[in-house]
Amino acid sequence: MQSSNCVEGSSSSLRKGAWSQHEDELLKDCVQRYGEGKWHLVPQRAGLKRCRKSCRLRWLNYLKPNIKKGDFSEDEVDLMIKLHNLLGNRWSLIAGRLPGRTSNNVKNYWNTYMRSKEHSSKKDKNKPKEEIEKVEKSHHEVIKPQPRTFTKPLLEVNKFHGSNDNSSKVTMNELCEGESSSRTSNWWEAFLLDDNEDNNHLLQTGFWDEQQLNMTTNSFDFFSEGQTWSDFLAQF
DNA sequence: AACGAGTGCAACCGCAGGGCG
DNA sequence: CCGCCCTGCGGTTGCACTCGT
Repeated sequence: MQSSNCVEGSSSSLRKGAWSQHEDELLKDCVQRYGEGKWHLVPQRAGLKRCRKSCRLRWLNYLKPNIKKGDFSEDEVDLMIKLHNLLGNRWSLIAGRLPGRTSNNVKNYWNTYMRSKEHSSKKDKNKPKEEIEKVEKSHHEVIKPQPRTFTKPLLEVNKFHGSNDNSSKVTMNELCEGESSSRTSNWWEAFLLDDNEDNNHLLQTGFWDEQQLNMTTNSFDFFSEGQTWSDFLAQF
């Protein structure tokens, strides 16, 4: 799939490497004027000799407002570890739960963190190898959300109980796009938090297929009675 | 002061998946 | 249904900076 790479077109004319301040300004102006998205148009609009992927990455990881730079706080690290236990290397999802942090940010930090951890565990020669492996293994039993297509009304259970209109489809990925909608932004968190009849409704309407049901009830005991999301995370 | 090793982070690459004609 | 195009993600690379010798 060559078109998605920065090799597109006459690659020789495309700039690579570190961004200059001038390029940053051009990109900022462009995004402010035309908004985010349509990245294939951005290089042309901004007058940049950069591929669209490079533009997008620069904006998302560096130029976008509200991006937090600097060290991760203890709370952030704590949450990151818990989320990583839960989600695995889903950096974008993890970053979505850490305000102001980008997936690249999180990924880089994690790699660094893991490297230092690995370093220290190697130092810990008293621990038997098997024990270390056991611990590591248990930390990598990861819940991977399955991409799934389902009906909008299913999600809007508060408004549309019992609706059978399957005309408009919405995907899991859409739901994971945090900023698009407050209703759906924290769908999984909300779902897990709400031990109420709406969730029962989702179960009854087949929102979870058998495999997922098995996952939630057997290998992944989400909440005991009265347990909150914070309580749940605190288990890790 | 010089140099090599280690570290952090920005940027790149390849791929998967969704939308649309 | 199929193929093309676009977007976004995760893994990897490369470079600049720091630190120890």
